[in-house]
Amino acid sequence: MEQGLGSDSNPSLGSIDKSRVLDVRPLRCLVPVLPNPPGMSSVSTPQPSPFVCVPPTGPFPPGIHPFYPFLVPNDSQPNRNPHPSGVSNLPGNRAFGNSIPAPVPLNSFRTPTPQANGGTRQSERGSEPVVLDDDGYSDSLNQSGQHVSGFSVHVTDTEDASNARKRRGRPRKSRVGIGDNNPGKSKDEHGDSFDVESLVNRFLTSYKLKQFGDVRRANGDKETVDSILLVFDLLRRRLTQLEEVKDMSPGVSRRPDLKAASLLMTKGVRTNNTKRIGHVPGVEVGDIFFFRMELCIVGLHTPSMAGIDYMNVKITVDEEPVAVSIVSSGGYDDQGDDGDVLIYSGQGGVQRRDGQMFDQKLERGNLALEKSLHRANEVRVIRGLKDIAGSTGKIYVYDGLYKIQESWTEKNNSGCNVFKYKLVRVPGQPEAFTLWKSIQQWKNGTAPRTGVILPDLTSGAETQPVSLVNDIDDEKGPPYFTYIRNLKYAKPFSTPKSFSGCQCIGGCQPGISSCPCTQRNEGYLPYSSLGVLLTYKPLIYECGATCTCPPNCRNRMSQAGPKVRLEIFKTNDRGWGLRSWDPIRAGGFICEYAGDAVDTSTLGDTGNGKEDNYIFDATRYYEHLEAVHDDSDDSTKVPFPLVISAKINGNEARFMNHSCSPNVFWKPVLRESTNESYLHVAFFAIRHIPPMQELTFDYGMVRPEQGDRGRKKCLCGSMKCRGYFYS
DNA sequence: GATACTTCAATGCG
DNA sequence: CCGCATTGAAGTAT
Repeated sequence: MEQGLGSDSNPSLGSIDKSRVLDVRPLRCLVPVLPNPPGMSSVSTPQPSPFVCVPPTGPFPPGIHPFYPFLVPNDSQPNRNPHPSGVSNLPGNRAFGNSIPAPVPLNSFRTPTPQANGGTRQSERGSEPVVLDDDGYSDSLNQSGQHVSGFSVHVTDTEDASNARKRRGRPRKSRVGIGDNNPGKSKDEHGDSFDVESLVNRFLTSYKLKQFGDVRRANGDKETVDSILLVFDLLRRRLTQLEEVKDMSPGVSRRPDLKAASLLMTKGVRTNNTKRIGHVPGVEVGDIFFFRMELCIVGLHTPSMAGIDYMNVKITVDEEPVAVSIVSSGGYDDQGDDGDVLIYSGQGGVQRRDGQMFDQKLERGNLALEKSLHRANEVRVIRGLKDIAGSTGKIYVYDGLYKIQESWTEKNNSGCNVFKYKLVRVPGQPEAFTLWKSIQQWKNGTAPRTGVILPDLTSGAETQPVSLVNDIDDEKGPPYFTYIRNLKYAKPFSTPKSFSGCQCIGGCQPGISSCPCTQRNEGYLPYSSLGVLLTYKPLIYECGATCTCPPNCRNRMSQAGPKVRLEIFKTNDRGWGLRSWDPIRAGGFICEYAGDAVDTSTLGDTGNGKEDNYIFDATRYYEHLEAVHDDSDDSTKVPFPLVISAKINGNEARFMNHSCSPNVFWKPVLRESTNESYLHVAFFAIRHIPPMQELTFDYGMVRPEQGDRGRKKCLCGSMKCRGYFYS
C-alpha cells in the first residue's frame, strides 16, 4: 500500500521525485553550540555550557541544498555531549551510510530534575527547589538567591503583560463580557465582566498565583502547574455555567476553554513559558488534559491548534528550528497503535478554506522535525484520544519523550506528498499510553486483568461494575460488608416546609427559571451535561423523590451512581484503596459515601466501644479545597452533623484512603421530597485524574473537643503531609 | 511593531 | 452518530 516515496529507509526505490527527496536529505552532523539558550539569559542557572563551539567550515557536500547553513566538520571534533544515551546508527542516516558521525543531541535547557518525570506517578514532590516565605507564597529564588516576587497583575513589564495590554487595546470578540463592545468598560451594566474579573482575582489569590514572578513563569514546578490547571478549569466550568443559561445568538460560539485561558494569559498566569527540549517541570508522564489550551498554559505544547511545536536554536550566527513537542490526535493519518512507536504525519498540504490538497513542504514544523531527527533530539509526544465519556471532545495524554528514528515522504489519497516521521519512545519512562491500551483490552475482554478477586462487588447494582483486585500479595479481600448504593437514614435529616419538586420533562435543563430545582441552586444547574460539577456553592440541591424528571436527569448525578469504572485494589502499604480504570476530569463525579447515618447524639457512647475504621465524619474541620465560594451566600455553609458508618453497609467510597495532597474532595448534596429531605455526601475529582491513579481525599482534622481518637500515622507520602490523619 | 498566515480545536447544527 | 461550517487564538513569519 505504502508508496515509500523518497524514503530514507528505502533508498533503492528508483522512480521518485528527486527534487523532493533532495529537500528531505538529512542534515549532516551538526555540532551543537549553545552558549546561551534564547530566553534564558536573564534567569539562567549559573551553569557553564557543556557544548563546544565549532564554527562552520568546509564546502557544502554535493547534493546538499544550500538551505542548510552548516557543513560537515572534520572528524576530529571533540564530543563532550553530556547526553547519557549514546546515539549512533540511526536509520534516518542510512542515506549517508557509515560515513556519518554520530549525531549529537541538542540540549536546550535541562529540566532541573529529570527524576520528576522519571519516577513513579505516586510521587507528588515538586521538581524544583521552592522556598516558602513568611507569607506562604512559594517564590523561586533568582540567581543571587533573592526572592523574586512582586509581580503586579495590572502593570508589569513582562512579555505577557505587554501582550495583554496590546490585546486590551484592540476590541476582541472573545472578551468575556459577552456582546460587550467596550471590553473592560461599563462593568456596572454588564454584570458578567465584573463577576468574572473579580472571580479570576479571587482564584489567583486563593491559589497563590498573584505573586507570580518571571522565574516561575519561565520554569514551572508541580505546585504551579497544578494550581494553574486548577484555576483554568474552575474558571472554564463557571463560564460554562454562566453561558449555558443564555440564548445562543447565532454566529457566537461558546468557547469557555478559550475564554478561561485568555483570562489567565492576559494576566501572565502561565508557566514553562520558555520552550525547551525534553520534559517540562511540573508535568509528569501520564498526565492528562482535556483542552489544547491546557497544554499551552503549562508549556507542554504551546500552539493553540498546530500539531508541531518547535523553537529556534542559535548555532553560532544562524538559527535552526528544532521540534520540542507534537500532538497526535487524528488530524492526520498517523499510525500509533504499536504503543511505543508512532508514525507521525507532517503538517500542511491542505488548504483550510476549501480543503484543497497539495504537496507538503519542508518548512515550519516539518523542517523542525527533520532537524530533530538528525540532531537525535528528544521530542515530547502528546497523544490525543477520543473521550469515551463525552462523545464530543478529546483527551490528551502526555506520553513522554520520543526520538525520531527516520523520515520519508508518502503519497496520500490525493496523490500529494506527505512527510512521515517514525518516532520511538525513549525507554525507562512510566507507562502512559500503553496503559490506556491495556485498560481497553481489560474492558473488551481481549486481555485479562490480573489479580481479580471479585469482578463486580456491586453484583450489578450499579451501572458500572466495581472490581476487587489484588495483584501484589495473597490477601483475599477486605472483611465482609454489604454493598449498598446509597446512604441509609433511620430518620430523615430534616423536614422542609413544602417542596413539590419539578416537572421537567426529559430532565432539568439550564435556563429554565421556572424549574424549582434550578431555583434552589440559585438559577444554575450544579452539574454539566457530562456530570461535571459546575457550581462552587457549598451545598448542592438535587432532584428528589417528588420530582417527576427521569432518573437520568442531570440534576440527579449522585443518585445515578458511578459513571467511571472503579476498582478496589490492594495498595503497597495502606491496605485497600480505590482507583479508576477511566480518566476522571476535574469536577467529575465519582461516587457517594454510602453507609448508615450515625445518630450523632449517641456517637460518644458507642464510638468508644469498638474500632470502626469506616467512618465518614462531616463535622470535622476540612480545609477549603476549592478555596472559593460565591460570596453571596456565606449563610449556607452548613455545619451539619452528619456522621456515616460504612462498617456493615457501604460502597466503594469506604475504601478511599486519606491523603494530605488529595485528588478528590466531597460536597454535601441535599435530596428533597415533599415531606423529607436527606443529606448525602458526594465525591468529585479535584483535578484531572489519569487512569489507575489512586483516589484519595482529606479525612479532615478532628475538632479539639473530639480528642485524639483515631489518630494514625499518615503514609500518603506527599510533600505537604501532616504526618498523621484521623481514621 | 503591526499584520498576515498557518494550524492534528471545539462546538453546534443538519 | 456523522460530516460540515464556523469561529478561533497563539505563535511564527513577513
